[in-house]
Amino acid sequence: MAKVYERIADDLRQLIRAGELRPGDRLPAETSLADQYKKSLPTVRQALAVLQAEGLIEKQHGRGNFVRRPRKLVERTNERHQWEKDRARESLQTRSQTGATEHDTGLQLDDLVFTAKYKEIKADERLAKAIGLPEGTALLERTFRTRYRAESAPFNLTRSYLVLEMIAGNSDLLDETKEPWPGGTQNQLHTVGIEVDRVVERVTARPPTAEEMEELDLPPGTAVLVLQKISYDTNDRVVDVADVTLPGDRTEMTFTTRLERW
Amino acid sequence: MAKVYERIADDLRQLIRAGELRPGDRLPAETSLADQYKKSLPTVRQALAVLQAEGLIEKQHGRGNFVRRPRKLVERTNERHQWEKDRARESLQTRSQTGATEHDTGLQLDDLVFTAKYKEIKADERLAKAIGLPEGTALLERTFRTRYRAESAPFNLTRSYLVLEMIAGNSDLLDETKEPWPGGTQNQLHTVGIEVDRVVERVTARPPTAEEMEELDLPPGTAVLVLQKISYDTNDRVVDVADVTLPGDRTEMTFTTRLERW
DNA sequence: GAGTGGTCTAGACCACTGT
DNA sequence: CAGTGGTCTAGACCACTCC
Repeated sequence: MAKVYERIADDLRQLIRAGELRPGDRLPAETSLADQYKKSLPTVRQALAVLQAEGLIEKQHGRGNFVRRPRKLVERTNERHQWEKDRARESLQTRSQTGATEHDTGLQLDDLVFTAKYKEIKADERLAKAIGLPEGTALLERTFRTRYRAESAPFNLTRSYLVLEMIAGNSDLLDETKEPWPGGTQNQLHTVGIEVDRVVERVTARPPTAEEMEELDLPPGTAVLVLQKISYDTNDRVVDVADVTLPGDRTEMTFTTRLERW
Repeated sequence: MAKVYERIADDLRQLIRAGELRPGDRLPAETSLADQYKKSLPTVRQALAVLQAEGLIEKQHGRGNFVRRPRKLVERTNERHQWEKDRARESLQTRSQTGATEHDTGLQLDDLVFTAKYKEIKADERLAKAIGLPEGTALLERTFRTRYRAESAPFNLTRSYLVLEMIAGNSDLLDETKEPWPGGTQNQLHTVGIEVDRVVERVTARPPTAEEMEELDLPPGTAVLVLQKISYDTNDRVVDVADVTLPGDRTEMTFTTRLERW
């Protein structure tokens, strides 16, 4: 009485969970599954689509259907913020050695490819609300992308927004060719006298949009982590708003909360 | 030359993004879309499946396809940990008033339905590693579920693991009927002399499993946030490991990181 | 070229929703 | 009952991978 495609999906799911089909293994060809279950090909394909949506299998055109392997994770911690703050007042030489992403991933600068694009915009409603300034406020939108040199797709998409008036004191901050800036955003802000006091990060998860699937090279059956990071300075002003999109199957974020002692 | 179903999906996606089809609106019937595009019904359905996987539309059997409405969010902050710690030494009366979830959501105790189930188990490899004790260590597994009284599906699934030996001093802690425990886990640990020093939370995102879709009543085209929360006491021992599954379309987590002043 | 998955068609019949 | 989406079939033809 159960739907045929669900029964087939359940069957295969169980084989995978029991370890009879292991990560990387090829599933039987769709035609042979159709024979085996005495069902039509489209029905079998529907069952496989369910498993694909769950992230259990991966379809490879012309090769077969494969049990998906877990991805190597990119770590991202909230201790990077304090680390970056400590660096912000260090010498240029120290700052040039590694950035926050290398700190998280344990990689060298050379392993990563970083691109930046700057653009001046006016705050829309959403940004105005996040920053706490009126709509239309002049902002600098900075689009960042980071990827492993060895891989073709970036592992994060970041758009950061600074208030133009706050950073007017240092024209270098408007120059995208100065990226990657040694010491990162906290050092950039430091050059115009801004000290970051706290960072608030909002996290949600959702399926990727078509564009994100394209740009992050995400297969169907994955999710993205969406992070909005707001930095406040010591006067409680919002000094940076960043929207970060991270592939869920490659990212693990760690947040440490230290509690006051009794 | 683009694939037909992608072209149809792009078309409809654009209508939705442009606001010509607004949240809650019904899309044209599948048969009428097939007529309109002069394509077969299965092709149209394939296009709609793409939009469903992106979380843009919702299929309702016998009614139609609808533009998905954004869900009401459940908030969860990391400041709840300090808040809960402060409460842990308060009077029973104070502790009974509200819990951390109510603190996050701003709701009253009566608005929420809470269920708990306890079970003694042996640590498997994953848990042993998380806790830093040998495999086979006796643990108390506590399964929690929280939902709005008005809704049928819970908005989180939590499994928490305590080391039995650590909590042996208070037999009430083995009694699931004492849940919801006023003051929560931090008070429970306090009764056996344990002070939580810090909480480390690891966050990833993935599509829901079949079981999670069932239990959290998730439609296709949503993701789950998976949170592993590890509590350390002042002696650096792991005193609680909790696995929390949260529906991505209903949850927003906020983490605040305070930085040392210059 | 053999094997595999991807796209698309045409149509039958079932199940659910609303009037 | 009419209208809608859900399941399933049978088969044609295309596109990719690998030998």
